[in-house]
Amino acid sequence: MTEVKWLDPDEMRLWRSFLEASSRVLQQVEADLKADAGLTFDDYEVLVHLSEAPDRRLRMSELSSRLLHSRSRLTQRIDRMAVRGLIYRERCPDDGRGTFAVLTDEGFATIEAAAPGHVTSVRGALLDSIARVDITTLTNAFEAIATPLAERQA
Amino acid sequence: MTEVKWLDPDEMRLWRSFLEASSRVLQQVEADLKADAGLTFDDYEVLVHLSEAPDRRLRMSELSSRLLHSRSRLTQRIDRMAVRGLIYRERCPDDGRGTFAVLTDEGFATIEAAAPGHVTSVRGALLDSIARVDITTLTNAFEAIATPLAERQA
DNA sequence: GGCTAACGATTCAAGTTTGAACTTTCAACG
DNA sequence: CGTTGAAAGTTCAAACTTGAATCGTTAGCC
Repeated sequence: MTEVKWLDPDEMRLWRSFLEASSRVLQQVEADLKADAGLTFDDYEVLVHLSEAPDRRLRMSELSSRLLHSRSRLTQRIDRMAVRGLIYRERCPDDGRGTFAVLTDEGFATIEAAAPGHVTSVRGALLDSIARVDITTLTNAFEAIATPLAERQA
Repeated sequence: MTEVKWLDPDEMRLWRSFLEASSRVLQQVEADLKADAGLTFDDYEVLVHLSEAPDRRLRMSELSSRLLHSRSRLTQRIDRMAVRGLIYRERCPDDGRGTFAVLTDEGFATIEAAAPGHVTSVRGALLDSIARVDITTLTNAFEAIATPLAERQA
């Protein structure tokens, strides 16, 4: 690390605008979700993934890797959501080590109720600011950013 | 909220890739910073803003609004950084309510030592994945996203 | 001047995340 | 089969964030 290539002004501006945009978008969407549905964003994301999964259930490890959360973070979130009746756990029959997180009917009803407001919120926080023609460019960029990191972080 | 415009597949893919990219970039940069310099990303950001400010000092409220952190979150971070000798507080002479957070020499030395590794990390996590020609497009998009939210969140 | 409202910052308790340690179970290999 | 290594989940304590309440200070305003 003797030679460092410092960021030029354009690169610095990209990095800073990236930080600001991602922070603001998340804060806005979280605030809307809490106000409209009484859910945290993490709650919502758990519900999304489970509601889209076959039999509305996923292995804990699969869920934590989709959410990009640590295993212990997920354990404790599922604890709390289970207390509220949104989720329950089920032992995995094929693998004695495994556990499924399963969506309850109440959990499913909760995301159905929250989804419309959330979609509107995502539009307001992100999509409305992006020109239709730029969507593909941006998606390509995000995927190009995420993919190598996913491999490194795997 | 009777009519909801759901996300079409392109919009959904943009939203998901945005979430994944921002989460992964942050996680990578934070992990690198902790491993290389023993700092959290929040620590680093505090040091950045103070080191660039006149007299290496900023009002608490100014700093919290630049970091997009709550006032109490900043209070407690500055507490911890003060214990470590990176920062100290100074009463604001003009306004009896105000407090400056001031960088110590040790704080300045800390960011000087951490910066090269951090810049390399930011390149690896974000900039290297972005074509030179796309930098302007992306910056414009991020700023277009952040600006209206900044006004709403102000 | 005195009253009120707003501002800047901190405090406190409750809730959340982190990371390491631990338990149980499976897989491979001799 | 029996051991050894890795995987899946959970637990625990410490660190951290949140949000509401609080305290002192300033700014208007009549």
